[in-house]
Amino acid sequence: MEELVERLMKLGLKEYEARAYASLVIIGPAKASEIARESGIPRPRVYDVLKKLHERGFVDVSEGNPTYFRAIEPEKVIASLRDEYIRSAEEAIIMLKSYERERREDWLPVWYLQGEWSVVNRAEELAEKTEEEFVATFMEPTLVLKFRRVFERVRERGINPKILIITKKVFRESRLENLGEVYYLPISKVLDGEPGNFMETAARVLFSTSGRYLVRGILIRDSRESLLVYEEGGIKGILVKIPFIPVIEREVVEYYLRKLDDRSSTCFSKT
Amino acid sequence: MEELVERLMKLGLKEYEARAYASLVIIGPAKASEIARESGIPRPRVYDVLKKLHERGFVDVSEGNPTYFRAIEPEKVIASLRDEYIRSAEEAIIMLKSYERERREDWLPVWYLQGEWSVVNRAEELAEKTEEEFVATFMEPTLVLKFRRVFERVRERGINPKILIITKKVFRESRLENLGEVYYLPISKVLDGEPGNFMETAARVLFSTSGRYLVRGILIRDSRESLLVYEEGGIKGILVKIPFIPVIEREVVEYYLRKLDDRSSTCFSKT
DNA sequence: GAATGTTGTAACTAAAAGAGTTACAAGTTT
DNA sequence: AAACTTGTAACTCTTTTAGTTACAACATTC
Repeated sequence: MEELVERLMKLGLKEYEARAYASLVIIGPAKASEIARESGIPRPRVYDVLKKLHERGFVDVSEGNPTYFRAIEPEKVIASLRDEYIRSAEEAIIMLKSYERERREDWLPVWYLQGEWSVVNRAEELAEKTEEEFVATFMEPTLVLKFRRVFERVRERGINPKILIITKKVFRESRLENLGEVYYLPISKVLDGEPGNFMETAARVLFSTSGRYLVRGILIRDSRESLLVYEEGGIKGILVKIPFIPVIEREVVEYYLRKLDDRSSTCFSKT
Repeated sequence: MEELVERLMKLGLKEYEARAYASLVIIGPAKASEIARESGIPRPRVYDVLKKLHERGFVDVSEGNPTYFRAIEPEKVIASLRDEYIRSAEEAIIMLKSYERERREDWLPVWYLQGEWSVVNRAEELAEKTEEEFVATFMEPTLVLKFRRVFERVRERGINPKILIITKKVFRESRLENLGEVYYLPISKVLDGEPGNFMETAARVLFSTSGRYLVRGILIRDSRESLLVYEEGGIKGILVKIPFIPVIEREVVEYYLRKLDDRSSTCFSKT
């Protein structure tokens, strides 16, 4: 029941409204005192709550002494709520789009992104601005799939993305074969260099599988902009345009791509 | 702007959240003070509001002094809100349906219905219970169309609904020809009898076009249950199962149907 | 028909959420 | 150094929603 009430509240009902409606659906036509018992709403409040539900067309009323109430079929009620929400959503989009001013190019060097579509969305923007080179690396399987369109965009611009994948699972499940040069380097080989080396240190930071921030992937365009995708609670991202960091990030990835060539490591596909 | 804020609030945003997001969409990437100016939110509050919007993935943040903010594209944000709402709605329906107990047959003699689908819905239930006869009359054009399915249901049961229509406009626009015996009697002829007659008095009440309650139609099944559809603010209805009122209501309608036959009044279609 | 319980209503209080304010330290610009 | 801007914390005021109390009208029981 609690869970049901929560769901209904997500749809915009107040707690008492949700309880009363849910109870009525469950027990069928009933009088106020029965609803109060079933729902836990204080009996005197049942009346005004049901009045409101009646006004909104969620329940029918049979006046008398006692007065009885009856829930309208859930499909109908919820469907109408949903339809109205969808309509409002469409209107909101149209209005926002129409008010939107010419976007001044954003010149800020670091952006914190939050939420999966925010990150994927920015990655696509990155792809669309690519002029010469697009390098990426991924450490997590499910996430890679969400970035398919990013690589498609890069290809549309006539550029072949280079994608380094760190775990076998990611590689197998990514299905990116025809989207660019896709390489697979096992995590063990990534971490087998002498610890003093800068690149090795960087790798240990980037590819570590524990700690508060878990790096899930990096995308770099033209050594000028990079998007670091990490997880902390949800998916987050840091977009960096400082003309230095992306160069280093690219070099780290390239270092491992070379490592892979040198040792003629597993290279599953190459377009 | 106010209207835009309202729309966003309907989607579940708080006022400040709506203002801040709308402003950001309108003016593009901006710092807190600019957002405060555009939105009317007190500047100190802009920070915590935007923090929340960032957490929900509605804006990106570029930390610094000053910190800048940027709205995620409205299509993406709103679409994701909408999708989540739809998901919740579906879950709610499923849960409600699964908890729903066996409906004890409702034995109550009078029900007050509110809202169009509540009324139409009950009318359909009425149709499904019809055993011998279904009589209806309508005084309003737009509404009739909403009851099409009701008459279809009656026909599915092998019964021909009799439908009396009072205004020419209703008749022309109703497109019910093949759904039953549809008759047209102009309002002038309805009201031309001697005022003393009971039926004439009844008609004056039912078919009056002014006053607080406007009767829009009546549906009667088997002279045992009737649904009076009227307007007062929105569409409302009274379902009556008292084994007397429906008989009278039916007689009133039949009286006019006979009147129509006697005077060989306009009878557009008859199946 | 007195006693007991139920129903409908009004008017309350308490708690929570949200809007709007004040004060201030730290940083930035002139 | 003075004047302004920025970020933060802790407020108050208002509205909304949850939960309480009191009671008259009605109905039921014995």
